[in-house]
Parts: sequence; structure tokens; C-alpha cells
Amino acid sequence: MQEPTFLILTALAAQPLHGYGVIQSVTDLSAGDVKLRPGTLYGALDRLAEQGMIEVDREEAIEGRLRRYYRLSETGATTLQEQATRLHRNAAAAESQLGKRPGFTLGLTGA
Amino acid sequence: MQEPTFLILTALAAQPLHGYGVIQSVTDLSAGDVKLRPGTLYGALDRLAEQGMIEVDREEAIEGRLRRYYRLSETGATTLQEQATRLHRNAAAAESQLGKRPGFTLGLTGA
DNA sequence: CTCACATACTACGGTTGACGTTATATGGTG
DNA sequence: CACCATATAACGTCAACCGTAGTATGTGAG
Repeated sequence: MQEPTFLILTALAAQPLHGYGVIQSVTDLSAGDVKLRPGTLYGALDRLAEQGMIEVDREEAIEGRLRRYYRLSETGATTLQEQATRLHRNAAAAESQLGKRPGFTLGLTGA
Repeated sequence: MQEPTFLILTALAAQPLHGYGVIQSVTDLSAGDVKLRPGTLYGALDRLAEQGMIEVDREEAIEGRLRRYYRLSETGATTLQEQATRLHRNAAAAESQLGKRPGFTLGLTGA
């Protein structure tokens, strides 16, 4: 699972959101590092719904514009938790390996 | 950056390795979850070398077989550390959001 | 001797997922 | 009227990963 997909699931974990709300939430959660484009978002939403990770919560018509709210399914929540654990493990492995790096001086010159 | 690429950089962080050694190291580091195929590995190695993340350390001819050792560059080490931090942040965000999940009963039935 | 297996790299084709852009539709602002 | 923010849909493109097969050598089993 890639970062945009992971963050979309993360955004939907706390409460149902419509597409545009997901874009804003993901920007927040990633401290501005990830800004979803429509092509990425709606493609991912369709895919995740097909996979049963998310479900349509409800649809609202606000001033002629359709708002489709999605919510995280139980399957999606379980998968997200697993992925989060995996991310933690990978990050820890990288930091551990970097610590073994020869010449890893942390800015010191060998003093 | 995707998981296989991240783990290849992680494998090379502690010491130079040749391709096959990377496959074994990644299997170890990921507790068997990620088994790199040649197509994934050598494609990634070429790409990472082009990007300056890794460098050819040395080449050895062992019993007619070529062994090409790669090492992580300074750029690669910095990038890997950044990615590790990002992974930790994303994992923490997901877990935090999951904690806010309505009906997040942790197996309880509401008693 | 032959076959299978581990080591080690190369080459090719296919699929997925993210990306960028454009189009549609409406209300508010200048 | 033009422009911007909201909100979704529908393209085409590209990067990255995946699987398989091929080349080559040494070792151990049958």
C-alpha cells in the first residue's frame, strides 16, 4: 500500500468524510507534505470501495453539488492498523541500520 | 518511495552488500514479509544509482560469478532517515485516528 | 552422470497505482 | 462577467513493482 492510499484510510478512520474533506484532512495529517489531486483521490476511493476497505456512508445534495461521504469499514480498520504496525517496524529497522553505519559521526569529526 | 525501495536502502545502510545479499537482508529485516524478486531488485538498484542514493562499492569475480557491491551514499542516508521519520509520523497519525474511531470497542461489546 | 538447488546477474513483458490535466456544475466575490 | 472555492468525473501517461525465464557455476543427492 502506498502513502496516498494509507493517508486516505487514515483520514476516514476518525469519521466519515466526503472527497474534498479527505483532501483537506490528508493535507493536515501529513503536515502539508501530501496534497491529493482529484485523479489520485477518486481513483483510490473507487479502488478502496471495490476492495471493501471503505463504504459509502451517505450522499447529500448541497446547493446542487453532490457530496458523497465515505466511511472506513471494519476490514479497512484492521488493514490500516496492520499497515501502521508495518510502517513502525520498517522505520525502526531503518534507524537501527543507520546506527550501525560506519563513519556515522552525527556531525562529529572523530574527536 | 515504496516499501521495496525503502528496504533496499535500509539493507545497505549498515554495510555494502551485493544484489543477492540485499535480497537476503531485506527478507530478514521485514521478518519474511518482503521477498524481493530479481526484477524488483535490479530495477531498483539501477534507479537508485542513477538518483545518487547508492554507489557501486566494488566488483568481485567469485568463481566466474560477478558480485557487484553497492553502498549507501550520504544523500541516500539522509533520504532514508527522512523517510523513516515520515513513516513514523504516518503510522502515529493512523493510530491516533483509529483511536478516535466511533464504536472502537477493542473487542468489548459495550458493557 | 544427471538432476536439483543455491548463488548471482540480466532481460522482458504485464499490471497496478499515482499523477496531471481537463471538464462539469454551482455559489460567492470583485 | 470573470475568477475562485467547492466537489466530482474522466481522460491519458508514467513510474515502480512483479513474475518469469535465461545464463552461468559449484555442490550434493540419486
